[in-house]
Amino acid sequence: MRLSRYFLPILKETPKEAEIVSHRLMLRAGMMRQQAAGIYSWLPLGLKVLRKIEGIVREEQNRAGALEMLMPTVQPADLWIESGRYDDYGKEMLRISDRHDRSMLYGPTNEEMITEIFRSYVRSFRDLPLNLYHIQWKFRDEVRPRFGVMRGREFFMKDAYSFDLDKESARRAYHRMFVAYLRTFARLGMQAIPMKADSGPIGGDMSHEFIVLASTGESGVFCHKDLLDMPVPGEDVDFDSDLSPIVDAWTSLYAATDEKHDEAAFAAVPEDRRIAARGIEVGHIFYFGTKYSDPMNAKVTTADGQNVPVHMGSYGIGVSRLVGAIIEASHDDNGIIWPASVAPFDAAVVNLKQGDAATDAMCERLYGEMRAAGFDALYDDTDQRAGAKFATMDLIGVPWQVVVGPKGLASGEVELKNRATGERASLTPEAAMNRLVAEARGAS
RNA sequence: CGGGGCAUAGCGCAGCCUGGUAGCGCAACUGCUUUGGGAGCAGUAGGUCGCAGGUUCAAAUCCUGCUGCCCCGACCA
Repeated sequence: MRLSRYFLPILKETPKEAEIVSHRLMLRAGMMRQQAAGIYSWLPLGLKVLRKIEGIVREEQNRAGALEMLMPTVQPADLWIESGRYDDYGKEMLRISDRHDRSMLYGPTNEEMITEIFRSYVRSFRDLPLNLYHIQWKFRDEVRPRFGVMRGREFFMKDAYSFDLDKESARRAYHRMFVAYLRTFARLGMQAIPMKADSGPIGGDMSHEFIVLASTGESGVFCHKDLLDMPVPGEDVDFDSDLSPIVDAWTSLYAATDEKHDEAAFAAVPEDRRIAARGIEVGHIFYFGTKYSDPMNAKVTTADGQNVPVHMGSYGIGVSRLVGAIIEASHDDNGIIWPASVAPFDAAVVNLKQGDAATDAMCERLYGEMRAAGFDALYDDTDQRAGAKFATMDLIGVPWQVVVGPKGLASGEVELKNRATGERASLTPEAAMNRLVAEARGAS
């Protein structure tokens, strides 16, 4: 992408409504624009990141055996009346009427709808287990939206729903999502720690929040330091096998958010292994048994001819929230430091003297080579001053920047800059490209 | 939903107390000079001062009501 043809409305000054760093940086980097409290338009740069995160979430859901579908944003109220939640949900639910005065709502979640779909088609235990998910916009009319996309009213979320014959198979479904989540967050370049969550009387030990550690996080968290070095299951993990050893390893060490913090249990952790930090919830998985299948009559026939309600679980990842969470966890005074897997561009060419024949030619060459090598490359071909260009690249967080100017070219060199470390190296164009390709291969 | 604050050009702000021709910085546009970490000079354009009432000869400014947005708390992916 040539910057001169791109839509990147960078702000030099910080809009006053933005308090936390991810919100400030997303506005300054031209990623999004607020349209109303907690409602945002995603501009090209922001959308690229959102889509990259979405893609990783999707790949890991598919790998774990979940099946993608897509449910609508607007739902009929009938389903919610049937489950008994229409009145319970209160003012957080955006209620609307269609032209026939039928009660509708903008979906805050999809348990009812997925249960309706399930019960219409699935009748036999032979069709289980089943896990259906979608990635869709949702709306919760929060009293006080804040922190930009971290707590918007409209948000983009992956939610998966598992259906099983009994609690034991539901536990296996839960474990599959647990492992999928470990992999997902690791691929997003984050340290996410599963922490035991309260799920009411039904869930028992099957409810976890996945918390990303970030110094600017919204809630205090306490955990065992070894969790930071716990190995994340690789691509070859067999989701048909017994995953409980992995889950057990991750859940045997102390980890709790401040509301569930147990000072005594934490004191039992060796002192040099204790971590008190801050974190952001980016995922939540839980088992809720027959909470919806019972009232909504979602039953299957067992091998011995009984009709029993299915055991369900649901598994959410806040995709749009993750954009903010990643920034909270990875930024510096100059701007965003994207993990390679979600960066809006893989690498950039910075032309320090647009209009200079030799510089232009070298930039075009490197830009072409980057694309040929499979990079999503950004070429700053504008005639801005060098300082402004550097500031923009750092602000939007392009991981690798190749700086080309007449001074360097005079000695046959360009500069390769690493956004995360700030390291700059003067190299021949060939060496710079080789290094880029090698680094990219190592990172993926 | 309790408490607090803000609303003036695309963005950040001053002006309001003490009513009288709406200003500054950045961004934009034009020209010249600059050109390796957010350039300088000169010029141009851009605002029914959130909305509606009221007071007044006169309202951005004073009064009343409304709306929107932000922050703290309670609540939530």
